[in-house]
Amino acid sequence: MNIKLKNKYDARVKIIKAMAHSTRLFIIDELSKKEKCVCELQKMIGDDFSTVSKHLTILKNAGLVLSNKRSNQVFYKIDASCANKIICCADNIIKTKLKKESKIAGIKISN
Amino acid sequence: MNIKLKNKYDARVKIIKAMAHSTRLFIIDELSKKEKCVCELQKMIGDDFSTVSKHLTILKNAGLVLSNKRSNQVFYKIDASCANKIICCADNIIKTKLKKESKIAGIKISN
DNA sequence: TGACAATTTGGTAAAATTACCATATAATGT
DNA sequence: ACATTATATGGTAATTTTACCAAATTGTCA
Repeated sequence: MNIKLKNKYDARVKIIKAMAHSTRLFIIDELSKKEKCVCELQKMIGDDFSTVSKHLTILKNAGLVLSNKRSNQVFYKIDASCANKIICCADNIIKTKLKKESKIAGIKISN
Repeated sequence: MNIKLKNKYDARVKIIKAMAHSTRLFIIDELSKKEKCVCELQKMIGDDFSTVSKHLTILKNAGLVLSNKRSNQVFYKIDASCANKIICCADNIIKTKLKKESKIAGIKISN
């Protein structure tokens, strides 16, 4: 693979890797609804503050969220609405796979 | 986070993680064009046969590709056209980020 | 049947990711 | 200035991922 092509894939990987964690997918879902401070997210997630902060940094570096400091709190919000599309695509793949598997097992699944 | 919600995110993570590798993104691109055997992909990628085979297994388990054995070769093809949409979304995010960064630097970028 | 080609699987060392703790930084209120 | 609150950063052990080699499996062909 040539360098240019490799770089293209690496850039894509960075975005996709940023989403490849259940906590970060949760954060994306929550921030899609409404901007939130680290504090609020930490309460919902239950992990250590530093862990949540690091997840947010990863999302920010990937260009998926934006941060905004107000007083002594940092508020995060979704930057790329496209993130939701990616999740939606993943859900479609999951549904398709499930349907196929249930077809094999002879079970019907509701939409 | 409750169990049910955690499971939902884990299912999504499985799909997204399957795509979170430059070699696997390359494979998705190639298989989107045309079905190919492991042999052909291995030649293009240059990694060990076993490495390529393992990447294909990951994609298959995630429901992104299908395999079909003919004679002593295994042909793989894209199962979820949605995978391309995910890549497209990633590209949009990359482009947006690049535009924003060049705006800051005062450089114009063509579409 | 035996040799060969294509692919997968098992084992393993190296690299990357993750989560916690401790510490640092920044803003606010006393 | 000092204590407090909110967040980020550095260090590190545990876990996961990756890539290679060797060996097993499957199908073809002589």
